[in-house]
Order: sequence, then C-alpha cells, then structure tokens
Amino acid sequence: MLTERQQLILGVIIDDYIRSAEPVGSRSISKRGDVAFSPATIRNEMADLEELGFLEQPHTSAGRIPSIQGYRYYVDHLMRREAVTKSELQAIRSFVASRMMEAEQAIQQAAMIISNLTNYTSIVLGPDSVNQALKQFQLVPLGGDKAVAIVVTNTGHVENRTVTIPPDLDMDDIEQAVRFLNERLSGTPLTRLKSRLFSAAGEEMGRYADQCEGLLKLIEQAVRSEDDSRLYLSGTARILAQPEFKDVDKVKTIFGLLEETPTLLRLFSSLPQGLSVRIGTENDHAAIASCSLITASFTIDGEQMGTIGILGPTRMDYGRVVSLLGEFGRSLSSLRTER
Amino acid sequence: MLTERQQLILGVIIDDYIRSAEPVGSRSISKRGDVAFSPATIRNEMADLEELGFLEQPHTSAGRIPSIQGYRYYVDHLMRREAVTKSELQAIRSFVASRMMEAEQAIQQAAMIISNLTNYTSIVLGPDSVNQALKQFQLVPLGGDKAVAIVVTNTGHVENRTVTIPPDLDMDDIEQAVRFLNERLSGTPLTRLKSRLFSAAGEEMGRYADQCEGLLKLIEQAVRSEDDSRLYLSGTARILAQPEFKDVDKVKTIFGLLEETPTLLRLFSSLPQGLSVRIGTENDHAAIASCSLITASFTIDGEQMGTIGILGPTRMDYGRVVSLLGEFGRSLSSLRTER
DNA sequence: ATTAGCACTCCACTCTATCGAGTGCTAACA
DNA sequence: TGTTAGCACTCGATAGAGTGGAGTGCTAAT
Repeated sequence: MLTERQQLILGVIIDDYIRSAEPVGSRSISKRGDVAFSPATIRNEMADLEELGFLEQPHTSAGRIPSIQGYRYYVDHLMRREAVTKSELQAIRSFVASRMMEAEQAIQQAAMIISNLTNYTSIVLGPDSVNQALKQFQLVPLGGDKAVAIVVTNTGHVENRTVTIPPDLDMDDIEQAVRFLNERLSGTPLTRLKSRLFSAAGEEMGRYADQCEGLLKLIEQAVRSEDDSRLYLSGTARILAQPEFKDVDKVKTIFGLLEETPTLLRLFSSLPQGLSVRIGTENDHAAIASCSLITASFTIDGEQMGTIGILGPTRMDYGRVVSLLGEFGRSLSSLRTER
Repeated sequence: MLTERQQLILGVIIDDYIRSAEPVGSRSISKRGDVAFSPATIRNEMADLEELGFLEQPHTSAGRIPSIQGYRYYVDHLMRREAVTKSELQAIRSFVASRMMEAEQAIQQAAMIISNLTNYTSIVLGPDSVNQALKQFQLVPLGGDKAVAIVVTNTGHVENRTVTIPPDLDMDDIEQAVRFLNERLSGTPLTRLKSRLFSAAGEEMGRYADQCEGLLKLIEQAVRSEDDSRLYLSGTARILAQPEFKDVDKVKTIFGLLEETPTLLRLFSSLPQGLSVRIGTENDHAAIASCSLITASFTIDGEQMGTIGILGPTRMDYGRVVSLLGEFGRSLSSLRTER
C-alpha cells in the first residue's frame, strides 16, 4: 500500500510527464506549489517508488518516468477526470444536435471529434454481428448475370456485395425465393442465419430447393464481408505528432498493425464491455507495447451500438480521454432517449 | 536534344538511383559493364546533363541525383518497362482467377496486390458518380421512425444511409411512392436525379406530393455521402519503408494528405484518362512534392470502373509499376470479356 | 523524519579532426 | 577532337574529446 505522500508524488510525476514527455526530477516537483517537501525528501520517496515498481529511470542521472504499473495505479486510483472544457463541450453538443444521425455514423463522428480534440488516433468498431439480426435481404439485378446482394440488419447496418447469378436460375424464381426467405428468416440472428437457412429451405424443398441453394451462397457471401467493414480509423496521422514516435521504425510497426484489420478485430474482441484502459504491454500485441488503448463501448436501449478506441502513447492523457468518452456516452444516449 | 551517350548515362544514373537511393558517382557508373567510358568522360557528360537540368547535385562533392525534369525524360523516353516476373504474374493471375468479383472490389484488390508487390501506397478511386445512373432505390424500415435508404447504381455501387422518417408520413404511402419513383427514375444519371425527381414528382403532384417531398430528401441524403466512400487506401504504412521518409515531419504531411478525402478527390479529378505519371511538383500539392503518383483508370466495355493510384517517392520504380498496372489492365478486361 | 550539502554520474551538446567519395580542371594522349 | 589520367579541392559523414547541466544517492546536520 502506498502512503498518502507517495500517492501524491506519484500522481504529480505522472501528470508532469504526461504534459512534458520528459523525465521528471525531484527539484521540479519540489518547486511546484502543491508539494511542500524538499527535493531530498522527494528523492527518497522516488527511490522507494522505483523499488516498488511504479517508476523507472531511463539512466542513472535522469529523472523518473512512470512504469506500466505506475500508469495502472494512476488510472485506477489517482487520475482526476479532467473537466471537459466549455469549448470541448460545445463541440460535442453541437455535433450531437447538428443532425439526425444513426448509431453507427454517430459513433464514427464521435471518434473523429475525440481524435481531433485529443490528437490521438481513434479506432471505431461497429456493432457486433453477434447481436445483429437479419432485417431484410434483397437482390437487385444489374443486367447481365450480375446482381447486388444487400443485407440489412436490425441495427440499420447494410452490407452489400456484387454477385454472379448462376445461369440456371430464373429471375422470377429468385424473386419468389427472396420473398420466401425474407418472410421466414427476418429476425434471425446473423450467426444463426446459415443453419436456419438450411432448415427453412428444407421445409419447402420441393419448390425452392434449387434457388435456395444458390441464394444461400449469395447471402453467405454478403454477410461474410461483414467483419472487415466494421472498422474505421481516423486521425491515424496524429500519432506522428507525439514526440515518442519520432522514430520511424516504431511508427512503422504501429501503422502496420493499424492496417491489419483481422488483428485489430481480435484485439478489440478481447476487451470487456464498457470502459477499458489497456496500458502498454497490457495489450496483447508487441506493436503497441508502447501505446495505450482506451476503449468505450456504447449501448443504447440495451443494444450494443459500437466501440470507440483511442490509441495513444502510454504517456497519454488518460483523464482527459476518459472524461471525453464519458461525455460522449451521455450525449449519445440523450440523443436517443429524447425521441 | 540529348546525344545517345547522354541518354545512356542519364538512364543508368536514374536506374541506379532508383535502386540505391544514394547519389550516383561517375566512378560507379564507369565500373558497370554497360558503360565503357572512363569516369572523367562520364563526369563531363554529367556536368552537361546538370546544366541542361536533368541532374542535380545535393552538394559539391556528392554524386548526382535525377531532377524532376530528369525523371520526366526517363519516363517519357528511357524507361524500360520491366518484365513482370513469373511469380508476380502468378500472383496477378491467381487473384483474377480466384473468384468472381465485381469491378469495384476487383480494383480494390488489384490495388492491394500492387501495393504488396511494389511496397508503395495505393489509392483507389471508385467509379465516377457522373457516369452512374440510379438502378434502384429502396427504403427498409427498421422499427421506430428509422429506416435505411439504399441507393443502387447501374455499376453495382451501393450507398446507404439511416434516415428518420417524418412522423406525418404513412408507411404504405411511402411504399407506393418508392415504387413510383423506381418506375420513373430508374436509369436516371445520379447527377440529374435531383432535377428529374422534381419534374417526375410534379407530374403526379396531386397524389404523391407529400411523400415525394420527404423521399426526395432521403434520396438526396443517401446520394450525398457518395463522394467520400469512393476512396480506398491500402499499404499506407509501406511508404515508411522508403529511406527518403525517415524524417517524421515529411511523413506527417503525406499522411495528413492521405486523410483528407476531399483533397485526394480533387487531386484525382484533375488526372487524365488512362495511364498518367505525375512526378514530384507536377502534382499540384505541396505535401507530395517529393512523391510521384502513377495512376491508371480502367474502363471495361466502355464503362469507367475506377482508378488505381500508386504513390511513392519520386525515386520510384516507374518501369515496374507501369508494367504491373498494364498487366492488371489486361487481366481485368480479360476477366470481363470472357464471360 | 526532514533537509542541506556535496560528490558523482551520465546524457546532450558542441567542437574538432579525420576520412573518403566525388568533383572540376588541366594536361597528356589516341 | 574526343577521351582519359592525374591531382588538388570540396564537403558531408563519422568519431572522439571536452563541457555543461540536470539529477541522483549518500551523509550528516537539524
């Protein structure tokens, strides 16, 4: 357990480091108004905090920087959620009020605004397909043997894919089959779609067997692409403004990760609901071992609407980002309930 | 006009510089088998080429590097289109053969593969909306006052947007109006949609006036978002592998540009049809003054299907990229005509 | 328990010297 | 006359030495 004074000093060091990105020395702390101890006393405490694993020393005669464990303690116990400033609040409010937006768009926009306000990169994950159900399936012929298969889910998510219609399928039959499928399968969770499709098709095998066989493949194709398109990045260039990423090699690995959609999805899927702060190596991925990922998943009326992730250096302004995410959560849900 | 020997030397210098990213000296050229002149002779020629504006000297005692004008001459006259290697050809062929894909997807995939093969960033621009016509418009109710407006174009492009249905509209009426609009407006170019919509609605003003008023707005909304979603990037991280972008500041401006969708669209819109090579400052944008942009727009059966742009340093492997783009053009059109 | 004092450490920076690749020029050569 | 060898010169890149300063750890005094 840390003493009161240790907590104070640890907090001050981390606050300072977050601001300056420079190792913090005992003298500069002592000079501040809020810590009324001499540098020597602070040095002693710092040595203790280092031994306990909360601080690190880049080299013998440098100041201290927080360790992962230090940040963790800070986030869990010390962090003050910075008050959202008026101008920030205004940016948020005006965005919410600006126009009708549906969940997914709103969350993308929100991520962009937070990225703007904080100078960190944001990653948006759309609603989880597990929780989505088929609302409607449509097939729009394009002429020739091509058609667009469109899948609409109950959350308003739309997936589409151009497909080739097997030449042995008659257009009228297909239309009928589409109608049949919509009647039977509307409301089916996407994950169960495939199995349900088979059983429903089985029932009327006599008439629709052929078409359903083909259609099934089309639907499958349309739904399959779903995973990739749930991800949106914004403000990726901002990460370059951080002094810790002056080195191109570091940046390269991070950008490499940001392009690997499947890896990102995996990373996000391991996150808990609600607010989560993953610091440095707490993220199970080497490329962002020097980054922190703050995520917040938003649910409106019980339905999961998406997750916003903010990616920055471990030295990121946790209090600020957490406050902003909280404010957005409030704004978004008020947006919904007031209608 | 350049002499034969000057052309030879210029070509060799550029080839060498593209490979090594280091200023090329007279001695190293002389050592190569294909230039049988002494360093002194080559130095004389190099001095001439510099005076003519084809070469530059970073500083007095360094070798020469190509100028923009030098690259331009190289691309226009000297460049050998590198033969596409077997493994590359295989990558292309297997991609084309792998499965049915529609134009837009195919072009995205192609861009990704070229980005992989060349280590440059690729930018894909989907088909121009000017050339697209409305195929079908649909409105899928989601429950509550929400619905998804879906616009399908004749090229198979799908745009969708969640919209709020004004409470004074009856669902049945809307359905009827949608049907009416589809009958009347199918085939209308997107650019004319708005005016045509008005005139068509006017005809039956008596019955549909109210709904059309509302629907008009919905369609407009759905189509308006169109521009942004035509752009796809891939391999953005690869640009970091180039030695000329070791400096984070340079990278920052480029990445900033890549995030500015409108600017990119403007950049692309000023390009001619077919193959285009823009070298350095030939691009009208300061952020990529040290980059070259090679673009190729693909038309299949007379319809514009999209544009692939490859962004790399001015010292990029023009021959290779041009060959690959050419090969893709062939593969893509064979894909279409053989059906 | 806290603090002042002091020797010590080590990075960051500057300055200097050196090395070498490459040039331009001149004179010799075919 | 075009080509080449030779040579002095330039200038960036690199390494090493020196210096300043921020910060520490320890000890002794308060």
